Amino acid sequence: MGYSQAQKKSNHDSIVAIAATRFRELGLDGLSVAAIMQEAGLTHGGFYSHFHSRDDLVAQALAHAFAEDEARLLRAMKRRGGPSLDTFLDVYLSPTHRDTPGQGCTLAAVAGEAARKGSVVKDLFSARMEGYSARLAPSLGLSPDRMLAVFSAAAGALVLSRAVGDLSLSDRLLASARRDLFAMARA
Amino acid sequence: MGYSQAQKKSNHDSIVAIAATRFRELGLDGLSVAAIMQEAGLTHGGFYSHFHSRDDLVAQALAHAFAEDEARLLRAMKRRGGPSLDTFLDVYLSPTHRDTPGQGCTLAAVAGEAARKGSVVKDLFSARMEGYSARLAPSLGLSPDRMLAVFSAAAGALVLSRAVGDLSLSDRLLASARRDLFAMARA
DNA sequence: ATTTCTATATGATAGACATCATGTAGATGA
DNA sequence: TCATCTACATGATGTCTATCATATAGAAAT
Repeated sequence: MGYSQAQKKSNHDSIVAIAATRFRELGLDGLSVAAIMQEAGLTHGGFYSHFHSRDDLVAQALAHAFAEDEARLLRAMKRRGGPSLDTFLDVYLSPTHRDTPGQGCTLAAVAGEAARKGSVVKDLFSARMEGYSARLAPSLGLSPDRMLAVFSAAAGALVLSRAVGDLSLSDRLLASARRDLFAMARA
Repeated sequence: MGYSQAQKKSNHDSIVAIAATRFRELGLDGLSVAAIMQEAGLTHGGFYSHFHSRDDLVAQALAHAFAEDEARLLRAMKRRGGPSLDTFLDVYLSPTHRDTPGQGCTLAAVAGEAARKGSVVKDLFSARMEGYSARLAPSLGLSPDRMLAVFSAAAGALVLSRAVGDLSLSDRLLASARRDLFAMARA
């Protein structure tokens, strides 16, 4: 086939991984098929032997990104002494997280656009939120519903901290969320 | 001039008002210059006698939308008995707000995209957040920093409630934020 | 009334985009 | 070894986009 099956899988995975990062940085509509393929070292024409359409890539990249997020979050919390409300908030509301969206939470990065996408994307979002609520809540010592409240609050602070131009205001947004969400979850 | 100055101003205002609504619904990149002008009953060519560029319209429409938001929020709280933390959360985290983004909070609607825009947009966001923190906090009985935390938390819950496909999960997101944010702000 | 001026309409223009058609190298299976 | 098959490259295609050029109706100024 001119290219081995192993090569094909490797190219496919590379395209999905690149898309996952770039979609978080630039949004789901933020870069073209040609740009993604170029970054993978390929040309645009071959795209459709991997994906039925651009939307198909969006779905696969989101699924990949969500899995990556969960693994990264667990690793980061482990590095700081294990999963807890404290380490979660430290990691999630850090300036580093704000400043590196490509390696950060996909929910926060693309939620605004997802609201305007079709059911495939929105169902992935549902599953992701349910997953947080079910799998993360116990290790943070929270009820599922409180987990939802804490997570959405943290995501809101992160999104707004990225949207404001004033750096000190951005820092204040993260810091006040850090403080008040901890108090909230303890109440 | 073929069109009176009053007509020009009216057209200009109409374009900005339409853009403010549609940008909230469809995102800042969600509709074309031609589509906006058509909705205003005009053709695309005349656009540039009102705006230097599309970005110029984005800035004007955001400023308009922010002012509109504040007025609408105050009116809605007044209708429910006056501004307070209770009425704020009731209005902001209502299913109605979730389901009518065109009439809702601009910060929540476009924050994700704003993070990737230039300083003009991001400075408008800063000013808007500072405004909430300064003007809204006192009438809700909150400190400026706690206002930031409450607002960003509410915005996060709203954004995620719009992004998930599962309606009952969406409702849970709003309800748990409603409950826990009230407790947080009282702590 | 006459002249000037400009907010629009009409209609380019050039670039970006997703998608598809075709050709080919070379892997795969016999 | 030979035939087949396909992942990819190259290069359309048609659509959409922001922006600009030109013409004109008719308001504004005198």
